[in-house]
Amino acid sequence: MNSLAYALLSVLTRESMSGYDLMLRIQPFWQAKHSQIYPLLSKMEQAGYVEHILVEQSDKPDKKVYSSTEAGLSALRDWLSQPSADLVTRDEMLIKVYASWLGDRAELRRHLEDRIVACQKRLRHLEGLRDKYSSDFQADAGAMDLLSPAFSSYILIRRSLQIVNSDLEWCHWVLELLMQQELASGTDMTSTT
Amino acid sequence: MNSLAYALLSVLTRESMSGYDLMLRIQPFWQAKHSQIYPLLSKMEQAGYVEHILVEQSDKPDKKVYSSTEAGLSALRDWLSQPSADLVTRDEMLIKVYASWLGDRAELRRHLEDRIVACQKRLRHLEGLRDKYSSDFQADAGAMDLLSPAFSSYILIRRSLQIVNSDLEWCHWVLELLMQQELASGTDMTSTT
DNA sequence: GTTATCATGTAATTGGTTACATGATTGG
DNA sequence: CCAATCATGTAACCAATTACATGATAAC
Repeated sequence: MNSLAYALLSVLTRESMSGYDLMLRIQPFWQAKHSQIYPLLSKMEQAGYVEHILVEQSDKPDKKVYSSTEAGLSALRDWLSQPSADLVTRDEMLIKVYASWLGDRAELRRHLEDRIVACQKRLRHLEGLRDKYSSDFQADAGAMDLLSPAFSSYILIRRSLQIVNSDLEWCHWVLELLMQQELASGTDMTSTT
Repeated sequence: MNSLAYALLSVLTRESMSGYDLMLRIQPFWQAKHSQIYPLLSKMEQAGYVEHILVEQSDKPDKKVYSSTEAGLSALRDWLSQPSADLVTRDEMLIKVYASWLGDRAELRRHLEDRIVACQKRLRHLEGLRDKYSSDFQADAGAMDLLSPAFSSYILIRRSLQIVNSDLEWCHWVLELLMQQELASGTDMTSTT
């Protein structure tokens, strides 16, 4: 049982779903491929934390719909009381930024622009999630029940949006510094693109 | 050659240092233990990207001081021109927050407070780095050479500080929502601590 | 005396990605 | 006709952590 297993349980205690749907649901908050999720679900089922029923579909392939068991719920509750591992970030682009003085301005700008595109895509996705669940998130957050699934989702999505927005903010800040110096130096850097 | 290898090269093209020092230097931006770094440096040396000399010390254990070779520099330059892998974050606490509705307010608050402490520690460390290199970071960022090691370090540290501060901001926001409801409901949640 | 820092390494294990494999349906 | 989505799985490999191992010196 690793963090991913508990992440899967966290979803399944709210709603039963297939491994495929779990993957899609978890992606924005914990990156995991199907090749990691399917064997893990099998192991969790063997351990008695989840169970599945086969749902046959005519238009789409059949699927296994997983649910959390009582044992799964109590394992999750135990895990919740444990202290958390430190946050881990692996941002290859930041390493490239650190070494960017070896290259040229156009290269650095390209990395920043790529990141901006990726952020915007993620932003649209998160805003979609926010809007999808906005009916659960009452207008007045102060009046919301703070120990409800809706509130937990709400603060999680807020956090994710905040992270993406701060990434965008930083990219634009660096881009502006780059543009300013390009103008000041009078060289036409656009030709290098 | 993985991301970590290029991260090591990025440091070594600026300054020669031991595996131990590389570990300390890289930690804030790319988590890696010594047990991953030492074997990797050996592999990189075999591949001709780095080389080392043995420096004997009387007060401390002897060390191997690594430097980047020409081949290492050009490998790094090639890597810089490649598109970056997506940002990966693994934040166990966020999963716990998502499942926090299964627990109680005190538990959620404890997680947030633990994170705040961790952030403050990291903040102090990053501010230390910023101050240490502040002489390189001229007061007027606009006048700084944008393709210098100093500028690259400057924007990297700015980004790291921004990330920590936004984390802190979010934690305090959630904590305040929690406190408000505790007051409103009139229950004395502090007794659960 | 015990803990922390400096300094290096290996071995075992877990975590995670890439590639291989299949197959239906829908939209462009 | 080709790509994308849905849906599941395995095998091989790479990345990363934990544990094992050593040993000096300095601070508390």
